[in-house]
Amino acid sequence: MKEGPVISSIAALMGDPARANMLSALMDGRALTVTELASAAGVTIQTASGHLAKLDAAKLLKSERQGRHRYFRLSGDDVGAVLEGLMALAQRTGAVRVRTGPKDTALRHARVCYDHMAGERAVALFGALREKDWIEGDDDLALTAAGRAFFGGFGIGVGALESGRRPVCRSCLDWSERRSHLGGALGAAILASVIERGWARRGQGRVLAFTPPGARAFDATFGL
Amino acid sequence: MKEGPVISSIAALMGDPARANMLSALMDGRALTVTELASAAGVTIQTASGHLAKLDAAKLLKSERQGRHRYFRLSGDDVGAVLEGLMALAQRTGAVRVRTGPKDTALRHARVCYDHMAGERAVALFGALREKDWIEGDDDLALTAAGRAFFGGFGIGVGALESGRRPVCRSCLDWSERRSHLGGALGAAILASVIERGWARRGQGRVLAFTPPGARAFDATFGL
DNA sequence: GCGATAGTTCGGCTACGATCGAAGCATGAA
DNA sequence: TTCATGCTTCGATCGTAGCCGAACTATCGC
Repeated sequence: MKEGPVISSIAALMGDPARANMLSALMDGRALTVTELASAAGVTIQTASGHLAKLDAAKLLKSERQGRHRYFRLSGDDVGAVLEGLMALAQRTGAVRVRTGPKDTALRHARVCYDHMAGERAVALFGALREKDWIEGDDDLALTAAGRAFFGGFGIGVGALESGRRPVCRSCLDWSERRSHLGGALGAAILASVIERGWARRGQGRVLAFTPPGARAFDATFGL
Repeated sequence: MKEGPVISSIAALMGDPARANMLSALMDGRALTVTELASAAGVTIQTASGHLAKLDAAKLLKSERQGRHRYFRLSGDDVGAVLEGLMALAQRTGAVRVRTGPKDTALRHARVCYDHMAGERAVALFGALREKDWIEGDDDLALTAAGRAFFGGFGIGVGALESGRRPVCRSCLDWSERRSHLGGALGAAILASVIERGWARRGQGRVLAFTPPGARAFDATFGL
């Protein structure tokens, strides 16, 4: 077998506290600058620059320059998925202190996972979409004709999503709920729409804060 | 956020080549001794013993003594899931050499994932079980009445499985197929039955070698 | 041109951890 | 008991990798 070195090189990159902090700071899907990531990791900018160069070389991150800034983001949702898996492991093995503060409650209720919704509300949404037969399939999910029509009425053009290379529907394991929620291009479009409509706004970190009327509108729209 | 240290401590454990080799050697679900794991990792026994003590303390492994042997196995399928996720990442980022030898083909066709089946055949089985409405649900899978009857006739008592603490059905992402297959207590029972009936036997490493009549019987039984 | 800000590269320090030899404990066999 | 096997602990060595200060490059605004 000896496939150890292959996975260890990647695990080792995640195994440094500074890099792990950077990666989890990027888990909300936003792109951050070197300076911001250095602050998140608690190291100087030079150190952060070195770490980021390694993560970039290993293709765990992708970067783009804008003027004198350089923005980093996760290279894909599979990176986020592994990070969530590690968090789940940390929870089960008791390596994590269960701080159940108000921020934690907010996080469990609704948060951003890479570029789509996660948490109780996202899991409920996923269940409702299946319930109404708007999506189908076990693992490679697909929109039904009814679902296509519904999202068209909601203002999301499915055709445009399908022209991209990214899968439209993708199930993503939810760290806190231990059930799936919707990722993929459609998941991203839903989150974008929710924010654009003012139903929710991004709070600190990964928290997604729904307004009371926004929450009602969300539930009514998707029949929760 | 600063949840970095939590995940980094676990990732760091997987980030050492020797430990990663041991973990991937354990991915077939078998329990191995210190000596066997030392040989798999290519280190001396003392070194291996130290590594195993760490993995055990972090609850990634569990151990049991039998006479003067000490057997280690993965502490749960969630550990295997993270390892599979890392392999998938390694594949996408190109950190892995794609050796497509005969052994690799066999591995893709059918292999053991912790204690249940994986590979093409397992993914096909999972699809068939859904197709026939023997299992249902999106993420927290459940057996239907028909499925319960079928497995009873097959010789697997579902009632006994349900009395355990382990979930009966659990979907597990397949590393090579990028789709789900069936894990959980039922998945384990199916693999055990397949081996007991002589339909397949465990080859080198994780390979699961079906005999020609065994493959036909398997397909006929599950309607593939 | 100048200064200011953002990021990279270099060099040296430091510390942690992987490794193995050797000795120490258990368990099982004779 | 005595010996052999399987594993653990101790101690010392050695590399590697993280870290920061300092110098360097690039972009922006003036």
